[in-house]
Amino acid sequence: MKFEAVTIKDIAKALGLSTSTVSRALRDSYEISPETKKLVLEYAQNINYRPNPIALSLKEKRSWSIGIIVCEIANSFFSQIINGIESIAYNKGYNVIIAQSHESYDREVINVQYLASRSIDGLLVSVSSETQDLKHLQNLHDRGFPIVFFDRIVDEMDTHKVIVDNFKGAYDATEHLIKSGYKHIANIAGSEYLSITKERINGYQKALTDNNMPFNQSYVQYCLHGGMVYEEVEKALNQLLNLKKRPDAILGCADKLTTNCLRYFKKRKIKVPDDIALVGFSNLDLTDLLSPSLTVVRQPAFEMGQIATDLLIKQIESKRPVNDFEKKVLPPQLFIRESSVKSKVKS
Amino acid sequence: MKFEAVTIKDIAKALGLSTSTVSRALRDSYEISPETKKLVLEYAQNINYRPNPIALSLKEKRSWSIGIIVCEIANSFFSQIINGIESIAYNKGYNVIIAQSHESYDREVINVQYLASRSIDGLLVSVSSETQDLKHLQNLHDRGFPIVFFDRIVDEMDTHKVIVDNFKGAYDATEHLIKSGYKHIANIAGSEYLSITKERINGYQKALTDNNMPFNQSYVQYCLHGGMVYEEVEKALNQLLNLKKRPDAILGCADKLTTNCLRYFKKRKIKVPDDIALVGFSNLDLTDLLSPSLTVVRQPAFEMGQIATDLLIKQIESKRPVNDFEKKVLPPQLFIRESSVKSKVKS
DNA sequence: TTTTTTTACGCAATCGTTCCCGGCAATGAT
DNA sequence: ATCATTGCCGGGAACGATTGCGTAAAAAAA
Repeated sequence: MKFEAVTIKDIAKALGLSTSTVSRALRDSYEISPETKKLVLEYAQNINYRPNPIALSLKEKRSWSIGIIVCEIANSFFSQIINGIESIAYNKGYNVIIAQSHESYDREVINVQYLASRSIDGLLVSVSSETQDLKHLQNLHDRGFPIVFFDRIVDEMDTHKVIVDNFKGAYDATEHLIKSGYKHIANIAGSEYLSITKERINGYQKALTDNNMPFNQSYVQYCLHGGMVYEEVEKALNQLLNLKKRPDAILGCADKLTTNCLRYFKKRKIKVPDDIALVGFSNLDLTDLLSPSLTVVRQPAFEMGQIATDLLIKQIESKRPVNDFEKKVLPPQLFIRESSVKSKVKS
Repeated sequence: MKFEAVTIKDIAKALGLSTSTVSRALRDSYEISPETKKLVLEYAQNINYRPNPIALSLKEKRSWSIGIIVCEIANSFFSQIINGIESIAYNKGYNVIIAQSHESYDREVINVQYLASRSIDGLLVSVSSETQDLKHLQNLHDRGFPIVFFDRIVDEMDTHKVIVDNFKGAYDATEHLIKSGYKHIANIAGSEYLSITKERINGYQKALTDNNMPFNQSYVQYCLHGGMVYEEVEKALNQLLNLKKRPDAILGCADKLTTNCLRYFKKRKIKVPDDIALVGFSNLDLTDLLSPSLTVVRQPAFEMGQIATDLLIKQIESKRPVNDFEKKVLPPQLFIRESSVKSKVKS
């Protein structure tokens, strides 16, 4: 069942004009007389003519659409980012095509190739937690294809990048725990391949050493899928809680890691923060409504999306190849709530 | 900065063949000799040739992409639906283009027209809470353009539709409240223009009358933006709590309505369920972690997305115009948790 | 050897739009 | 009256790929 749209040719035929004249009339060219313009414009209006963007794309060699690759859109952080992306893109006349990697390297590669072949004008990427090999992106980038990384960036490629200060986020959160009197702070981290994981662990470590506390490698547990599967968080927490010196606080380094920690504690009736404190990175809108309300490091996701899109579109529309790339670092924000504050009864 | 891709013409020139021969060789036509095929295929592989889908779309008059219109992707229900949509679409070789109405009728119209002009092959729509006039969709539908509605459907148009049994969802939730001993059950509903709102109110009302309880119109408060703005929920709850006979239970008829109720109660230190019970429609993954854990009606969002996409693609790929349309109704599920169960201490 | 068939490829139209050229008619300048 | 200018419009190529048709050469049949 095909859907036939009105073309410029239909207008030309109906009005006894040539397609060139109609085209020019529609684009308000000075070469067309006011009467003809009026005629064409009114007729086009009547039959609800819309230029065919596919034909335009073919001619202009650009599709006015940009691709987004994220691990999962059903994740507040990423859906907020996409909101930010969309807000800029639509204003500048671009539409967005979203693809999900579901944290799988293979799906990421397929999506990149698919989007690239779809003649998108640029790509916004946050790599999957499995991604190590960057050939699929490097290849495009080498050929001058505009790519901007956000959140999960890669050092090996020279492109625009937008991130939050993950070091500071983790540092502040850890320091807050220390100041609140916690002595044994463990870290549930995401995939060790990811830039954000490394940065957050570094911030965590620095906060410890700055406060004369030991950094213990066994206090750091990695979750390859960033908490997407509950079981990996469960396993990590089991490990931590079975240590000889059981931690009294946990720093969750990603949205799902944090909430799954809470789920674990709830399941096992471990009281937060009395038995163990919990602080985590999260962009959920209702961490304040959780039980207990969560102390979180929140990232300016919407702004990240906006800035990344701005950079991308600037590169797409640049006349000359872009060679000096920017790395924008946004500040995270720490919201202190119940999950990290010792109740007065105890202590 | 344009990105020049390899074309069939480049291959033809390099190999001293015609474009037709190259095209046929790539499509493995019987008209091409094995040697030529091998030559072309290997060369194409080498220079990483990818057919230009834009050119194909122009010729085939289809883009292998489908449009999605939802109010907001940063909403678990809709992002789960989109996941379902994507899972089917990608398997069948379609990609999806997502547009958000942000509950605005004007943006919905713009998005529909934009997507339609982008030569998408079909449209999956959940209308905005403001939408009453359907010209923008009716127009497309009349011209044979495939449209499938999900969740927020419209009765006026004869198309495929996928919904959950909203009546049952509301009925079950209300009945559960009644069985739990609540006597004055109020309803925080979404926009009164929406099909789901009417169905849910009907379910709520039926459960009341079936149990010999009065239905009181002043116990129903509508929120035009479906709880997207906290203030409208605040206003609605203020109204309800100031009634002479203050309700002892609330049924929230949408995700954000429900969570914003909880936020309101928390702000005002109103205890749930002791002061007032709360049950709501929600697809959040962590309603079990809220304080108190929420009794919710959960919808099979992922499946809805899958079914809607199946129907749409079937219609797109149908040779003849489709005239008998299906309406699939999926069962909701009630999860009973703390927010609707009277604590034993009281009562 | 001649005729027919088969093999293997090229030409050109097509999709919808833009834009470079070329040209006709009316106007103005000489 | 003649020439240059301007206004207004049409023809046709181009974007990348597919495909019906035509055809030269090779192979097979006569």
